[in-house]
Amino acid sequence: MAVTIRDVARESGVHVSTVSRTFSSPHLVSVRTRNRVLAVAEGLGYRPNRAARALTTGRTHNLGLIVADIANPFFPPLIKAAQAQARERDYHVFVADTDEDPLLEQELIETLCKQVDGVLLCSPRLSNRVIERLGVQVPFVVVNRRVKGSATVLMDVGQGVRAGIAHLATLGHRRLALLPGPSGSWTSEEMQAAATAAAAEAGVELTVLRPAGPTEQGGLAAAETVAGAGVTGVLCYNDLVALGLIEGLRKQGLCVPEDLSVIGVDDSLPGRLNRPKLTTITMPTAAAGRMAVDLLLAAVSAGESGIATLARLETNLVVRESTGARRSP
Amino acid sequence: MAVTIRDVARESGVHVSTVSRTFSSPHLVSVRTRNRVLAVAEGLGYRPNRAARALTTGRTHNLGLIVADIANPFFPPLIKAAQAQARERDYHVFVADTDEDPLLEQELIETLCKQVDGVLLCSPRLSNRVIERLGVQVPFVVVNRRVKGSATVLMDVGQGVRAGIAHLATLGHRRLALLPGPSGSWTSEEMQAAATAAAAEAGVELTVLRPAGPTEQGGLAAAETVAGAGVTGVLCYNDLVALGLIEGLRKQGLCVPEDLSVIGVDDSLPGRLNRPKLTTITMPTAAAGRMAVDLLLAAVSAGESGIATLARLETNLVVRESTGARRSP
DNA sequence: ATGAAAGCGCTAACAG
DNA sequence: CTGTTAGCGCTTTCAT
Repeated sequence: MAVTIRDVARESGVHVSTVSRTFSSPHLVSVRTRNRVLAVAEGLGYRPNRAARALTTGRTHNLGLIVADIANPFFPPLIKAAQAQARERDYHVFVADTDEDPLLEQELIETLCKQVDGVLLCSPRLSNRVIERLGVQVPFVVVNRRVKGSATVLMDVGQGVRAGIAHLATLGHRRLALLPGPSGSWTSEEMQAAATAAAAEAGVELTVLRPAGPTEQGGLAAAETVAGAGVTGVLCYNDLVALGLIEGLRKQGLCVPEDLSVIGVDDSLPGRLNRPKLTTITMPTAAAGRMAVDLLLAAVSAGESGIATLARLETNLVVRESTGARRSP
Repeated sequence: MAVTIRDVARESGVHVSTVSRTFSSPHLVSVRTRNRVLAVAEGLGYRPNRAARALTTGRTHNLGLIVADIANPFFPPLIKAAQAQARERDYHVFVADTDEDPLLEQELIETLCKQVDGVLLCSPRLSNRVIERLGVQVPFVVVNRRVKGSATVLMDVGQGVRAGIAHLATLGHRRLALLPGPSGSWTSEEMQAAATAAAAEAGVELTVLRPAGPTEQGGLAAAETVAGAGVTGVLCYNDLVALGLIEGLRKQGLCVPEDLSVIGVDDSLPGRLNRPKLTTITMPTAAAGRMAVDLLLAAVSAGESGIATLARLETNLVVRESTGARRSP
């Protein structure tokens, strides 16, 4: 076993509680003793066992961060921002991937619960009912979903989507398609509502074509349907779908942006590297990660009494190369 | 506080130790009692506190996974595979991102240490010396680096690199460039050695041009130098660098693969989505993740006595669209 | 098969 | 300022 508080106590000739205090409330220990203890601890390579500490304090100083798919380029910036923010508050973040599986998501939350002080749920696939039930066990902050009783960080896709639809209309496109995301997704619902409203306002037609999945495969597979739908502008659930779609359209002999204009969502790395560079809606993922951690930490220290805050973050359209003026038909 | 073992014991009229046994060694409990306890636990929503269990057993059933940069598309598949494999062995994986910072890496390891049974170090930036010292505290498995005393999973880039150089030589390229990675990187050293040897064998010239960083920015910034070096074939440290380079070359008026052939490493999503599709060297990341977990778990149960295993995984060249026959000069 | 008791590493009153 | 004592939730002998 590793070196414990007792080893340090023996070695420095003080009681364990003094050693404990040296680390958890240094001001309660005389400078001389503190320095001696610190020196001995250093020499022995002692590091407090946070798990054991958690048993008495009830604070693990860990946060859980649950995402549907780490491989989705949407998440890494959020994760990094959350980790950095947490670190500044002397917290650690444990990331877990649910593989888009609600059951696994629930299981992960339940096991993680006891090892963390709070859980950050990003774009959950779980039903609100289940989340609310789990919420009594541990504070939650939910990103991109409204859940009763939990603090929430929302990225206002509607805003960007409206801008996107207007952009397409301005370019002369009269028949548009929307490729939405998974049915459980709040973001997808928002997109759909905003797109429908914006299309109506701009007086353009909007068809909803649900792809098989929120990935490039989904977009790729949807290309044929899109090509046959007679639309010239497409708004996709995310960059991956848009990229897959562009690839699929190319196979159909259709060029972007010459034949069709395509807009993605996320402003992800693949989208920026793509050729044509993807016109996309930026999601404030880093800001969301930081904000979520702050809200979570607030909820943790507030305990039961916390009021569920709601943060709403802006999204924006970034016009790059995958959209252009309508040429045909 | 949440429901504990004591609540279950009281409610079901047995001693806590019986409840404990029901969960940790069910065969030691009579079927009747077990069922009753299980029913009560279920009703109360009891879940054993793994952290508390760890205090007595010395096993947290957690694994730490440390990566330099989650946003690097190389890591997610490895992380996912590791998580899945660990889950099957009733282990959980906590992922942490070091932001390419050795100091942060060390700090993370030290805090993680006590909360996990083993640590998976992926492409570490820390010096071997430090890793070896830390290794006495907790079992390590290191991916893509040879460290004394720790099990190691190596991806044999050399293999793929040799194939890549041969491929370029066969296409008629006589003057090649290598854009290596960060100096601390084992993979990069291996690449360099293999590329040099393969170039010599094929009788082609090889220039080493170190980019500013292992990212698309690094590749982008290196484009000018590459364009001026008079080479027609380039092998990059990873797909990101390759993608950035292609982008930068385009700005110089140079086309890939018409003017230069470019090979990446990783077979990442952006590379597959790019146009031209990137010729690349596949890294067996998923296999490495699974293998690393298996080795780590073996090391954990073996304790001190474990012999440091070494696993070597194959890499392969995948020819796509970013390489072609030499045309000029 | 079950209960009793000790203890994992640490913190938190309570004395002194 | 420091030592004493009890206990966090759980497992693990040792009895019975």
